[in-house]
Amino acid sequence: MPELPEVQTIINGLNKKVISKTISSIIEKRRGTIIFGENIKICEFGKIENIKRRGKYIIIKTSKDLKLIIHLRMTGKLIFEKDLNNSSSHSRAEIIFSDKTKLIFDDVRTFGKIQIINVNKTINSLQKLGVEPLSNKFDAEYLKNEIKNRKAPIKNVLLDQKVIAGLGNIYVAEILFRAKVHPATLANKIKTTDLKRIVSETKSVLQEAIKHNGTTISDYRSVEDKNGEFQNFLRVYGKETCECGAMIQKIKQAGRSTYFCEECQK
DNA sequence: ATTGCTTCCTGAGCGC
DNA sequence: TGCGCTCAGGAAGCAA
Repeated sequence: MPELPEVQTIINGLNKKVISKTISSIIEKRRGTIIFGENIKICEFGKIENIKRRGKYIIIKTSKDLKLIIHLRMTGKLIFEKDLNNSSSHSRAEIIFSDKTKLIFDDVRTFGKIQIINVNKTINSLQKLGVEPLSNKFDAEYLKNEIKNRKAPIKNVLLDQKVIAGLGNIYVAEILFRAKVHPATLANKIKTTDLKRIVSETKSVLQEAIKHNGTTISDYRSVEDKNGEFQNFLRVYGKETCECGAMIQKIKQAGRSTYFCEECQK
């Protein structure tokens, strides 16, 4: 499940591999993978000028004033391939470059999408995104204000992309463990000291994970098709026993597994 | 406005 | 070996 650190690692890889390459064509291998913006007319895709991240979205800008907005959802990957004859088992779309290399969008569960729009347009889901957790705008004051009317469990609220853009199930588990906050605590009941810890642990977990090229539990791979290493540093997600010796609890919240330690997170 | 349920989808892992 | 079941989960869409 690519979350912010995995998406950032992919973008770092793309910046090494595909910047300034000319897109000669984009091939849809499975219907519904590529969505074109309204009234868009494309003669040429142009050259890749820059690649940015917003939340879990990858935004590729080209010299023909187009934006490719890619969301990998759970199992999407972008794999750089030097040989046009090679593909992958779940290739859903392929971006072909004029130098006979390509970028394969591989996605087992087919939830990922590539949207193509004009550079001056945007899409709703991007507009609705909350703050970037690694920016200075994300601080205890922001979080306090965002959650003051939220009665949902803190776990659910941290997963809400409209509040913070880029967190997913694994990193929220790690953040709450490090911040020593019980995931079922109602968001508007959390004390300011705990909010401050949530903010600082969010930043440090994400930074450490980016440093280790993300977390590979099953599907995530970098552009070079390599695993991340942060799974070796997880302290609660997928664990059975806590460092303190207590059993890790596993419950369902918002339809997803939550791992936490009853002793360390009260 | 907010919450939580359902839906999309495929493959892995399990019990029988 | 093979069948059917459950689980994994990001986010849109919907009802309450």
